[in-house]
Amino acid sequence: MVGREWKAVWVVGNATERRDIPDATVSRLPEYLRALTTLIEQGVASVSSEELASMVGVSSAKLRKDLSYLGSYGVRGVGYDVDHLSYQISLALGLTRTWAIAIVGMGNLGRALAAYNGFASRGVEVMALLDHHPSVIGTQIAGLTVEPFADLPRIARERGIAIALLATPARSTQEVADAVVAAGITAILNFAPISIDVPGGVQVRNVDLATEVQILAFHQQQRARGSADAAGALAEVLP
Amino acid sequence: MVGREWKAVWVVGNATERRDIPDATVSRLPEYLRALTTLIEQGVASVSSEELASMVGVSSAKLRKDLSYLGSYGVRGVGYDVDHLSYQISLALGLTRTWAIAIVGMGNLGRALAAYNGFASRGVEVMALLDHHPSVIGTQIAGLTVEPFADLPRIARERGIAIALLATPARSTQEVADAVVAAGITAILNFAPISIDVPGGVQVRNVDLATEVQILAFHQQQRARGSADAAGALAEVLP
DNA sequence: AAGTGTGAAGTCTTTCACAGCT
DNA sequence: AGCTGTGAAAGACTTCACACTT
Repeated sequence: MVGREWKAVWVVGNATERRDIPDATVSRLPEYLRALTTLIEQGVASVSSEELASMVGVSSAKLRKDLSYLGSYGVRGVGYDVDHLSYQISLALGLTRTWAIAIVGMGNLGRALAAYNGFASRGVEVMALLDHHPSVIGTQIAGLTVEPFADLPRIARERGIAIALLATPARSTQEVADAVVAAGITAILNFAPISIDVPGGVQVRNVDLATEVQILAFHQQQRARGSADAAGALAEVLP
Repeated sequence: MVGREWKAVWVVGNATERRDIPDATVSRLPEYLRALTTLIEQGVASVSSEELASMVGVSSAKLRKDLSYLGSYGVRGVGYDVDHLSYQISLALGLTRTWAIAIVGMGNLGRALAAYNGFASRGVEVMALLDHHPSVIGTQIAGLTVEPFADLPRIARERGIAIALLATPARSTQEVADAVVAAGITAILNFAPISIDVPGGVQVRNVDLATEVQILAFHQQQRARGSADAAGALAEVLP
């Protein structure tokens, strides 16, 4: 009786813990994981918050705070066990399973994404390449055959596609997104330079190359302006 | 005399104003600009904060607050003049001039970046494609000839390269970054899945494809966990 | 009547600094 | 002696709500 109640409490506590990870922390966890993977390859067994933080370029206080949302996986006076921490972060991110993704749009960017080999080692598997255009359908890219976009509903169901990457031209992207959602996919990574409308419950993240360059340009210009004035804030480094 | 003093005050006020734009706002300005460009193409002359905000997928209060950091460019009771607002945002971002960029690393991603035609219309011009590998040097990509990476110092000087995009393999990226910095370039957009060390005064932004997918995966997993529990937070949409 | 611009309140994120554990 | 884990303080960002202008 006591044991049972205790277990229930633990389960609830655990679930609550996970739900509470702040967004800012979630967005940094993949970077910590990447650094830990490097350490594993180098055969390093233990790491301090200071060391790991400097690998990633954040402060050690921020790193410790971030990790504290996952649980207490460090050892005071010692540091973190690299393997164990890596496992715990994978667990928190949901990367102990593999996520099947589809890439839509086989232009230059779509091909580059298809050929990107940073996915496989990080819990993501490209399970389908799709395009609308007859001249691309049937061709091989990075070991996969390009299939007709119209087949997405069947493909998504059969292969359990959870996430779609859109590398389509801006003008057709909304239409493609609608079809992706209709096929039951609820997470989209959009590379097209346009914002898309999706129903509630569908997650969208945007990656816009020109936007990133423009943000850099802004800060470059600030600096130029600053030094033209008088005292330049030359030690400005972005996160 | 009075006129002169007044002008000086205006200049100082203006410069101060610009320096104070919050980072979060800066990162959204390119999106507003993109939406405004769409409106210009459609021949729309005026837009309300509500309309523009919904195009971009932010709240109208946030949009108005963001724009207020640039100045007062709207008309109460009416909205914003599309052309004028577009110009003011371009001005704030420093896009009234063209920024010369170089792309380093002509693998799949580098080629895709070189062929990306979202740059030209948005104040960014690709002025050099660089690679280390003899088999790529001299080939034409998207109308440009690939040049030896070793020539970067001269090229950067001659063509006024302000920003470098790194699409190099992870293992050589730090070395490439060092050379880029040595060539006098102070802004880097890094696509390699590794964090780089740069001296103070050099700006780095990272775009990591796998990271983005992993963040989506986290939220997908949260949802699955939530609905397995009891009440699912199904209306979860990311910014 | 409509819609901007903005103080003030509320929320989220980062940093500080030190108690607590090994 | 050293390094984590974390309350509490500081800071950044978002949302609210309404005075103000056209």
